[in-house]
Amino acid sequence: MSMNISRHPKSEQNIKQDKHIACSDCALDDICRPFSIGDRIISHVLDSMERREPLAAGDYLYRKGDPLSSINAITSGTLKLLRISNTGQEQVVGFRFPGELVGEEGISPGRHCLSAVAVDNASVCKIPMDKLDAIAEKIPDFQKHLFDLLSRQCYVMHQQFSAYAARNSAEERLAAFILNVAERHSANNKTATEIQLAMNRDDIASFLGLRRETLSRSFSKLQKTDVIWAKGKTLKVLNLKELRHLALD
Amino acid sequence: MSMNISRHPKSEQNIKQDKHIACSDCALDDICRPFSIGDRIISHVLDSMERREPLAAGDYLYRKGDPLSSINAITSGTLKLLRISNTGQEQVVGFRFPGELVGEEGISPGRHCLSAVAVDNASVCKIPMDKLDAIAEKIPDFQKHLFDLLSRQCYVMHQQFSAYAARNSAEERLAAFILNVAERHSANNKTATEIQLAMNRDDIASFLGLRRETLSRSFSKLQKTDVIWAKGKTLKVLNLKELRHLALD
DNA sequence: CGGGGAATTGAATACGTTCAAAGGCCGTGG
DNA sequence: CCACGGCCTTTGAACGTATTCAATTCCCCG
Repeated sequence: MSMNISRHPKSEQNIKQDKHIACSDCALDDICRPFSIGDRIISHVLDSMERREPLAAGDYLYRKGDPLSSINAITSGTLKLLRISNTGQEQVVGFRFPGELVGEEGISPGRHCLSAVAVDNASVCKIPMDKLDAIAEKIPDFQKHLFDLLSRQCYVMHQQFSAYAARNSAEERLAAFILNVAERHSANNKTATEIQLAMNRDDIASFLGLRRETLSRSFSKLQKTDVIWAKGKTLKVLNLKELRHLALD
Repeated sequence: MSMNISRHPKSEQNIKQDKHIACSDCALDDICRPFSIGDRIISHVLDSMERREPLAAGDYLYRKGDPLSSINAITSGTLKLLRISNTGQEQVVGFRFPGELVGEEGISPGRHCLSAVAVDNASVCKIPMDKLDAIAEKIPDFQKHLFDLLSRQCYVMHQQFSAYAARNSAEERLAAFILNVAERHSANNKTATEIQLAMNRDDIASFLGLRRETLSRSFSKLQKTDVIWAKGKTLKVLNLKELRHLALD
């Protein structure tokens, strides 16, 4: 389903244009699931929200150490989460797609423990932390909704961990990754079969804990066996069943 | 996979005894951090809580698929979280120690996606989901507190992921694990140097995505270099600095 | 059309796995 | 109290897979 969400044909102008569009006018509103609590009350929330903030590829949404000023929901594009080790090494610890939260890992410490970088052109909605209470007052379900989102994020992390931390083979890891991305790109419960990746191979390799060469070989293998078709950043799932099987799901 | 699920050390009596002790009488109250919001209001919370539920080693707190009826905080003992793959394979995806939450990953789906098993004799406090609102009304900070806990859990998961998913060497993984456990066993911000592990090597190996033999070799290496001292389930950190260095923290 | 980064492919190496066996710990029973 | 047995843990050697370093191809952008 790929939706044209993550495709950004040279649209710098567009990005500038929609800087302060109301979400109700936004074509992407329906995928801004996290805060789509109900048609009526959305606007209340939105009044308190900072409208969609555009990010160019490579822009930081926040950096490790920044005070956490808002919770963010992605409305378009892809972000990667980076962990910076003491030695200064960067490691990709996650990707975030439209409709998902970003920055929730810093709520408790009140300070971001990771950095978030736009992989391609992207935009996010920000809910300022200091307005959370006000919003919650207006919308009783809001807090519960956020709560659910956080919980879901916990589950996603568990899944991530079990899928990649287990010392599976490189091929299995890649299969799990593709499956995961496909599911997160799914529309109305149908796993996406054609995906436009925003990140490059190095990002994926870092995320999966593999060398770029190993990742590349794994891509080749999955192609030779007709499980996927991949060319650059375009990806098609040819054999979902086999993909699931490989991913040990 | 071994799992001593079916072993039930002769402590049924002990377990029965403390079944309904008030938390204020509980020696472990001070480590029940998650819900120790303040001396005054704890009791209000506790009135709505199911008191400490005892678990013998091998007992399930919940199983994958169970409806989520409560959020749990560990007051003593160690639990392991198991992921059950479609093929029936069990994989340890986490350990939980006193003062930590268990079961939060199921809040959003409303159903447990993992299984939780006591590794040794343990006890947990349960907060019934259907009483969450009532508690939150009495204690304004409560919801925020839970929120923080969830957020922290997210961060912990990110850490876990980056520490273990990155294809570090087995030795580095083990170092990261020991460091993590030591920090979670820390009292007033001092990393613990002597730890009594509850889980066996197989559990750790499963968690780290290593074979038991590889894990054993890594333990041996860390001992030969005087980074740790380990005998059975007793563990001492001899060189914290070097441990951190190995863990790439 | 050409330059340069990204991605892929190819061989030698290193590390974790596998299969096998031995050692150590602890509870049970004599 | 000691001996036995079972299970957990450790060690050893051959193997397989990911890594490393190097070279080539592909593709985007000027």
